[in-house]
Amino acid sequence: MNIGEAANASGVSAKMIRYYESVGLIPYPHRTHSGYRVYRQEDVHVLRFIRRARDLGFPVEQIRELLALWQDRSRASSEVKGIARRQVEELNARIVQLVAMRDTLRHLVEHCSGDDRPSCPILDDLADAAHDSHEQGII
Amino acid sequence: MNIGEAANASGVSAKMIRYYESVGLIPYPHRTHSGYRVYRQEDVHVLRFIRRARDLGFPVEQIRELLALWQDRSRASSEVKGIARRQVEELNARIVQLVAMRDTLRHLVEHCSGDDRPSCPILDDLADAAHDSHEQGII
DNA sequence: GCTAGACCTTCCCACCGTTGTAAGGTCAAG
DNA sequence: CTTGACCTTACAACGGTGGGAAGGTCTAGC
Repeated sequence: MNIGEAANASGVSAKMIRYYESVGLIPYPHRTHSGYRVYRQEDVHVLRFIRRARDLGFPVEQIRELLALWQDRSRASSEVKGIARRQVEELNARIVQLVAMRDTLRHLVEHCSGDDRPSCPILDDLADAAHDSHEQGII
Repeated sequence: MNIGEAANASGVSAKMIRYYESVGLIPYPHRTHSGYRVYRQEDVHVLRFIRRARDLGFPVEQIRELLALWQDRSRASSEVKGIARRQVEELNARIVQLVAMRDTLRHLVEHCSGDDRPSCPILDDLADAAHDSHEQGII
C-alpha cells in the first residue's frame, strides 16, 4: 500500500503520515526498491487510532503514551484512564475560558445599539482599563 | 517611558509590544538618542485595548479593525457590533467542538474500570474504526 | 519504446502568537 | 569604573498542518 492509499484508508493526509513518522509516533515503514513507503493494513489501523485521538483533542505527546499503552498487552487500564482524565480536564479548562470570553462579548454585543451612531459599549469596554481583567485571570 | 515600563503598565510583554509594532498594529514609537523606544500614556492605553481584546479571543487582524474603528470618531457602532458578533460566533463554534470532544471522552472515562486489568474501553474506542467520527464531522 | 499524468521522494517555507536565547549597547547606582 | 538591570536586533522554537519546488517512478495509452 502506497502512502496515498494509506492516507485515504486512514483519513490522515500523506503529509501528516510523514510528519508522524518524523517525530517518531509511527515507525519507519518498509520501502520499495525505488524508495516508496509501503504500508500494511495494521499500519492503517494505527493511523486511524491516531486520527481518532487527534479528533478527541489529544496532543501528539499524549497520543504517543496512548499508543504505547495500546500496544502493551499487560497495561493497566488505570494508566489510560489517567491520561484520558487529564485530557478531559484540559478540554474543560479551555471550554470554561472560551465560555467566559463568549459570554462577556455577547453581553457587550447585546448592549450595543448597532446603528449609525458612534457610541459603542464594546469599544468602550475594550478601552476601559478599569476592568483589568488580565489581573483577575480571565486569561 | 521605557518599553519595560509600558509592558508593566499595560500587561503586554515587551516582546509582544515589539511584535505588534512589527506587524503594524501599533505605530513606530519615538526613540531616545540611544535607540530606546519611548512610550506615552496614550500608547499604554492602546496596549491595554489590545490586551483586553486578545483576552476576549480576538485575533490580531480583527483587533486591527477594532483599533481603526476605535480611533475613528465618526464610525458607526454597527460595524463594531458586526465584528464582535462574528467573534462570538467563532468562539461558539470552538466551544461546541470542544464540548463534543470532552463529552465523548468523559463518557469513555466513565466506562473504564481504571484498575489493574488491561481491558479498557477508551483504547478500544480509539482503535475501533467503526465510529469513523472523522467522516461524520466531529472535527 | 515514448509520452503524459498521477503518483512518490526530500527539502524548505508559512501560518499564529508567544517565548527563549544570544550578542551587543546603555543607563543608573554604588 | 564596575555591576547589574535594562535596552537593542536577530534568529529559532513551539504544534500541527498545508503549500510548493525540484526531481524520481509508475502506469496507461499510443
